[in-house]
Amino acid sequence: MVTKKGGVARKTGAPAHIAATRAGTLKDVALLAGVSISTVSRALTGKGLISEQTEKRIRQAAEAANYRPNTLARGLKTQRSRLIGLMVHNLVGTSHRLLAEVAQQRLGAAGFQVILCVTGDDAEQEARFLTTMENYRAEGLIVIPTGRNGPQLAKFAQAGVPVIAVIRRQEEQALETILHANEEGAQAGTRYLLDLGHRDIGFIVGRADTTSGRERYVGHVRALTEAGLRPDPSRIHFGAYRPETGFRACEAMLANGRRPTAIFVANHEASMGAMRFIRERAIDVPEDLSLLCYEDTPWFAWNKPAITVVDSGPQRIAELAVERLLMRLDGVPTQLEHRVDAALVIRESCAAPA
Amino acid sequence: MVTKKGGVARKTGAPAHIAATRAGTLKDVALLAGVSISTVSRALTGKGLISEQTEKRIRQAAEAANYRPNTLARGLKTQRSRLIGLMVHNLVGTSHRLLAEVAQQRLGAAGFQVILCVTGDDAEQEARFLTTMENYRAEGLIVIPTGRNGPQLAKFAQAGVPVIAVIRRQEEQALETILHANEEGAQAGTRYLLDLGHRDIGFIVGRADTTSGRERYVGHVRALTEAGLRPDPSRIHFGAYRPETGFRACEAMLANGRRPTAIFVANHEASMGAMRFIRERAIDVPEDLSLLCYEDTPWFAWNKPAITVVDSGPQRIAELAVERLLMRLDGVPTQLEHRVDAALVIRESCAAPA
DNA sequence: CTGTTAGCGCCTTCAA
DNA sequence: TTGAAGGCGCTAACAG
Repeated sequence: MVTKKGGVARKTGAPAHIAATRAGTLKDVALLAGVSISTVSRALTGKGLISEQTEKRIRQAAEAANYRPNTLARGLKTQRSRLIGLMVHNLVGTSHRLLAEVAQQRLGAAGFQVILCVTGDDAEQEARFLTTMENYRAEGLIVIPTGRNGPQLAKFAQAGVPVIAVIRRQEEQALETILHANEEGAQAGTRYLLDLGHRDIGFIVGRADTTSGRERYVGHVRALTEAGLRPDPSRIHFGAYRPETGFRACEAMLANGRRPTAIFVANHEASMGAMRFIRERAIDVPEDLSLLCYEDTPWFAWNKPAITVVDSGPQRIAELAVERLLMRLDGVPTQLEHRVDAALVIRESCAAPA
Repeated sequence: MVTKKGGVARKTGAPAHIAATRAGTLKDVALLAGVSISTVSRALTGKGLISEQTEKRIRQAAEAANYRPNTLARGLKTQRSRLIGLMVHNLVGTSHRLLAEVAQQRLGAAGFQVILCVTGDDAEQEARFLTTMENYRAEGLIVIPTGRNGPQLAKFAQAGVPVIAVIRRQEEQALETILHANEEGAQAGTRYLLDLGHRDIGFIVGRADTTSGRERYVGHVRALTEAGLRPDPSRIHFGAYRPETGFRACEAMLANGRRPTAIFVANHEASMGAMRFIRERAIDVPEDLSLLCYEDTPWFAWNKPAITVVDSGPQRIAELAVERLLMRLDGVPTQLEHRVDAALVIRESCAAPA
């Protein structure tokens, strides 16, 4: 599987005659420039109050000494780590991925560094990471919580460290939270299918112990009820955020017996599994079955047929999360909850039932 | 777009009567336990040499004082930041994404934290981040280089900080590098199309100033030459790693005039643009045109037709990168270059020409 | 087994 | 405008 070029491993430790160029310290620079450490500090941090010539001399000395300000030391002194913890479940989901991209870019531009954690929605990993962030004295946190470490998250807030929860609410804790408009989105999607004439709709949704799972379920049921329909438990499938969930649910609903005329996969990760099943059985979409998904992904538009979706606005979510964190870091007080609207994007995968 | 629940922003700064629970220090614990600071340090870092009772007393005191070891202070003292810089161009590409996921998980388990940077393949952002990593005294680096900051990267190596370059080689610098077997992959892909009977193949590939772009081009040309064909410049399109590249190249080759019977998109990001164009013109794949892509993505398998690809082994690349970094951190000497084999994954998008 | 001492590199009064 | 001094929180000799 893995081959080393030339077949033989070439060892090349740094040649001994090259002095490992250690980064210089203020002290080194001070010695070189013939001034005191504090003068160097002032000159280099641009606090003014320095004569032009000494400043120039110090700059040269800094260059010569290969000076690099030690952020750890500075952080220790100033009690500001300039570190932000970012915790997501994975980097595949568009919301999670965009959150990471946007957060890093924007926070980086604001002078913060992002420490990343990919939890895999695992509570223990989350707990460990949160502890680590306490130890690094992170100045802020953006998290997609697993929901099972509320008290630990609350501790940050109590210590004055802003925490922004995204996509999922952390129950029992008054964290600033940015959420999808899940109820509205699921309701709009369901209503769209109803308006097309569907009366038997399969609904695949996330775990009932998550914010989005619960809320989308509520929205779906509300749309049905409004249309005078009674929700049929055999048509509603809760499940983990994984392709298998979609596959199994489709199997249960489509393999035999009376089939629904439409499937609404409101659990993004499950979409792929649902599509696999549908393809394996060669079910024509939208002729024999309408398919509606939740959360847009670039390839949905290129699929044949292009997938109609409820778009949850992940870019806006990410931007808002960073925006709010930056504001909180600036002393702006907490706002409890934000909702980002969903939008129906009609493409080709839904049609009136046969 | 954004609504606040209840319409009115609720302000909830932490109630003033809750003392901000500051993290305690060794000193606090020492005072509480009635021992010296160093005793506390030893007890809490598990260096042994502590009587059981004092240890227990210290643990209780630590609890009471809400003690959290300050990683910054520890790092300053021990000259070990336990920080690793991770630099990728984006998080969409499977290789980049997996690198980030795998690196965080594995390095996290090994007691390191990952500082993330998404450069967008921009040299200035890369330079800024590298400087930041110097300042944070990062202990290691995993980077997908832009290729335009070689000297700065080399400085780390000189200072004894292991750097693992991934996917792209950093010219002129002897960095440990993990690469796709690009030539072999492109050659195998091209040969596959040739074996199907294609004699006019369009080739879309990455920028010529990148490792993968150049190498895949070489592999493609070699396969053609071996088959006794002469490369036709109008059939070869270099371009940035973006969907537009694929769209434009297809436009140039498929819009009018004599069409190639197959397209090999060896620039992953361009695949989507190519597919869009093909769909817009309603060209049937593989009946009217064979389509071969490079780098697998989950949705390729679910597309209709499922896309045949040259899989570049991104998971293995990521694992190897982390593995090697960890070894280097452990003092194992540099190996210059590693190659991870490519594999042809045959699905439905290629067929013999009409 | 425990305490004392001496910094790691930096910032920040306070004097000069 | 500059320097001296103290300390952020922690670890690691070195004594006792």
